[in-house]
Amino acid sequence: MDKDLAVFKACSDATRLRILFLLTERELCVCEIMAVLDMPQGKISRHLAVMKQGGLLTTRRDGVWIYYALATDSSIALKYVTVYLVSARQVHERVLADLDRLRGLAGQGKICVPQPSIAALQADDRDDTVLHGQVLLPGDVR
Amino acid sequence: MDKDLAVFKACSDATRLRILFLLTERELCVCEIMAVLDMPQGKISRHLAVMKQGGLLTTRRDGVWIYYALATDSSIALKYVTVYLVSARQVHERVLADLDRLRGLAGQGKICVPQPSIAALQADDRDDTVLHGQVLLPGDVR
DNA sequence: GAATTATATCCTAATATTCGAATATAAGGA
DNA sequence: TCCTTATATTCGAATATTAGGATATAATTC
Repeated sequence: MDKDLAVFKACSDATRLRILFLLTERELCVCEIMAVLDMPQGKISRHLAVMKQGGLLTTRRDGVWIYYALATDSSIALKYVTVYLVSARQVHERVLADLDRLRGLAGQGKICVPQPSIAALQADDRDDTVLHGQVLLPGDVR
Repeated sequence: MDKDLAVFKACSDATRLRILFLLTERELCVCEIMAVLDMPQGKISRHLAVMKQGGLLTTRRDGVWIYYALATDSSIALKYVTVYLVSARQVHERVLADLDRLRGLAGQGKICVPQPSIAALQADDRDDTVLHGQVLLPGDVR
């Protein structure tokens, strides 16, 4: 139950929740999150650390950049939180605005460019049970 | 998004999470929760107030007793949290122990007796998509 | 190896949360 | 009305969380 508790704690902060919604789009590096949320680097890093510690995120280093992505199969709670995120992202004004800003950043070469292989896996925005091309259903944790 | 945030905050405390799991069984009055968790009355009341304020719980007075129940249709997050609760209750040791203690209390006349009409609506323990006889699916909030 | 960029961590002050203990309220019965 | 029981709320202390600013690390480029 402690793992699940850590997941809910991670979700119980406005900044972290906004980051989680952003990560339903694709993996992101810190500077992209900074740019979208317009918050100082230290703050973003601290929140990412909390979520990684809680098992919600995984990281991948690519040169200087560290990409954060939503974890899978980490806990029961995370599974349902993920389904929630994909479902609610189309509802909340602020989330829609954040996602718009994220898409605005891409393709301008201003910020670090995300891996094309990831972008290719992007979910169809209209299907709220799909995340990164993977179907999410409320069943058992694999 | 604030409503959803309040839901996650409410879930991010071990005591409150245990109470939420208990409430997947049926509505409960404060003294029953006290008895199962073996915690002082003030503590239980405070946590219940937090969850009610967050829109997770509804209350119903019956004489001296106040019955707390899981709310429905309150927010997107609550919907998925509820599906999580019903699904995870059969997995976590501590939750199973709590539910056993709850069932042990009933029928002994020691604590206040729950309304029979509610007991009749109890969900089948083996079907994790049913709560109080109502099917829960990840669709839109009604 | 020095400078640069991206990210992580540390320190301290501010704020929020939680708890136990005590007190308040509200309903029911003698 | 007084007493009892169930529940709510308040108060103050202890603890945890958060933020900003400064510093540290790590990879890249020159």
